[in-house]
Amino acid sequence: MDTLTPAAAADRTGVSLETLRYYEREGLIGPIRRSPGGRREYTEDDVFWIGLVTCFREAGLGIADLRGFVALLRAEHPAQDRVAFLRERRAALEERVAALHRAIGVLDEKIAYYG
Amino acid sequence: MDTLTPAAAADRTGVSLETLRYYEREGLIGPIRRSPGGRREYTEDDVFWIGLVTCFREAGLGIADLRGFVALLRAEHPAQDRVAFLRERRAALEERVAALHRAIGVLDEKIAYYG
DNA sequence: GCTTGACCTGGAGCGCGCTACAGGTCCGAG
DNA sequence: CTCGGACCTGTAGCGCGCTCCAGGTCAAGC
Repeated sequence: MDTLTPAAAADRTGVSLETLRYYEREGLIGPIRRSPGGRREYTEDDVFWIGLVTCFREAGLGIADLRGFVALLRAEHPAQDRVAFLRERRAALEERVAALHRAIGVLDEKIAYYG
Repeated sequence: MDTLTPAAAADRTGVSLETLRYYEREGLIGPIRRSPGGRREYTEDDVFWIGLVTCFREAGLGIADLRGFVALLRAEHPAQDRVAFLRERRAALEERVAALHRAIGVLDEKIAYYG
């Protein structure tokens, strides 16, 4: 079979078991298919999706934002709504990049001063 | 006098009164000079410094990080230690920028797909 | 002097994003 | 068949960064 046990999925994604369950509970991933005995079986698609979620989490998006993203990709909203939402999110991320560049600028100033 | 009341300082910096007190308590700013009656009097320098703190907070640095930054700028550590610390912080911020760009890339993909 | 409102301190409370734990179930190795 | 470890659910706890509140003090306007 080409599914992964929870431990293997955690290992592959770098996300802890607890957090994987948490994400599933929060609707960010899954629901993950279960074995007859009730154990989770992660597919490669699941792993890929978890990677996306992790990517956005690392970029600083909150759980609620991610939930919105999931809802969007699964929903039956018209394409233009999706694009509007995506552009909005994109702009927010660009603003975060700008904030980081401001902070980096301050650091560079200080480094120049002490260097 | 050219000092600001707490309310004025909050207004100028965009930081709430409570948060200003919190930052002072945590050692991120001040201690702020007091009037005979015990009220805080913010100077322009204080306001400037609060701006720096806000800049770094917006960039995602934590309170502990900021405390380290404050300690550095006030401390008697050798210049090379300061520079090392600053470069380290800078690298961490660059990594955050990279994470943001990865997320933006994903959004762009989706936008292209739906657009 | 009296009122009113901005300010003070100390401490409790909150939302977020996990993280840990208790108590039970499943299942492969021996 | 038994054992042990990975897994299950549900719930409690934690650290962070504020935010709010109680109960009191200071000071400007009437």
